[in-house]
Amino acid sequence: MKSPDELTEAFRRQGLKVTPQRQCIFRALHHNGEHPSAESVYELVSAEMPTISLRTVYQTLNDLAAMGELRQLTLGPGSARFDPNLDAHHHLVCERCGDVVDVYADVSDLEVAPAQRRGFTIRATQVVFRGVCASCAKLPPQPSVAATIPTPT
Amino acid sequence: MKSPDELTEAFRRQGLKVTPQRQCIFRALHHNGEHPSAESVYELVSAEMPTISLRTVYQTLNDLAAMGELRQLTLGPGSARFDPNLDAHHHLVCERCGDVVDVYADVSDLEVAPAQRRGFTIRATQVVFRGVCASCAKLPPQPSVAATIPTPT
DNA sequence: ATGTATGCAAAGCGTTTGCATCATG
DNA sequence: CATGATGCAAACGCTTTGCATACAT
Repeated sequence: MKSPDELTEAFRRQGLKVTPQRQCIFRALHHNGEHPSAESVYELVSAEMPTISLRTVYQTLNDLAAMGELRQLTLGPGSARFDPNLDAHHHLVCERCGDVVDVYADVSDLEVAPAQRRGFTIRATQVVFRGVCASCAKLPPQPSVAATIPTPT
Repeated sequence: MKSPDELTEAFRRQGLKVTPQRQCIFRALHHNGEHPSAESVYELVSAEMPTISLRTVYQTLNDLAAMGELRQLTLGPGSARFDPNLDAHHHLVCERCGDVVDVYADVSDLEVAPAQRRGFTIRATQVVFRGVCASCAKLPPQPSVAATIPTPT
């Protein structure tokens, strides 16, 4: 995603105002590879600005997403995750702890046969690899975050 | 998914009881290609059993999902969708109306390079094709169901 | 008969919104 | 100084849960 300064510019260009709260959120997202939820972003910025409200976080995240400067991911039940990485990429999700990491896989030859297309115009192909991360694999068998999702593919 | 009769068997085997409500839900799901939400299932069975409660629907859907007889899909914000189709397949989702159709695409050569795997053990690969369905394409430009999701891939 | 399922209502989680005040452009 | 942002709290949509009763086994 763009740098905090570039985002400041972009917000002003859209007629949006730039407040210390928003700049703090910009900074929290910049180079953040954690795929944070709104709540996580709230916690991050709360450290610096204890009076900030969750409303401000949601509003700013939604503004960024609407401007295409941030992606909103819905990788399963629970809270949405936000991804500042705008490169074409996919995700690897741990079914136990919910951890998400970026993955660059070549998807160019994933095509839907016209006969199956049912008249759809395909705009994007999203791939989610689901599995168990290294740390969770070391632990004894535990209930999964997604226990209700039996065999995704 | 299994037939209503087979599901009845399976439920009894698990020590679960089989009520008229549950059988009605089994029937509503059998050969249902609509990827219904819990609410849709509720409406379907309400036609036949007007006193059924949403609680019963959720409970039965969750039981089925836990038994692996039904898949729960989280394809975006909003309510979860349930899919009785247990074959290996993927989904094509309309970004305007939320319509979901099954797609059989070969995903066998979608691999994550070991260097990118970060120690994950990959269990499943899920592909979501996003686009616009034929009916929505005919309509004039309209706000999308997923307006906040700029460019998924 | 025993124990699970049901229906109702209330609580829960994540997200959005109304409103009065505050601060940016 | 006008418009949009903030913080608070209440409302919202979807899902889960506590409880007393009813029913399947």
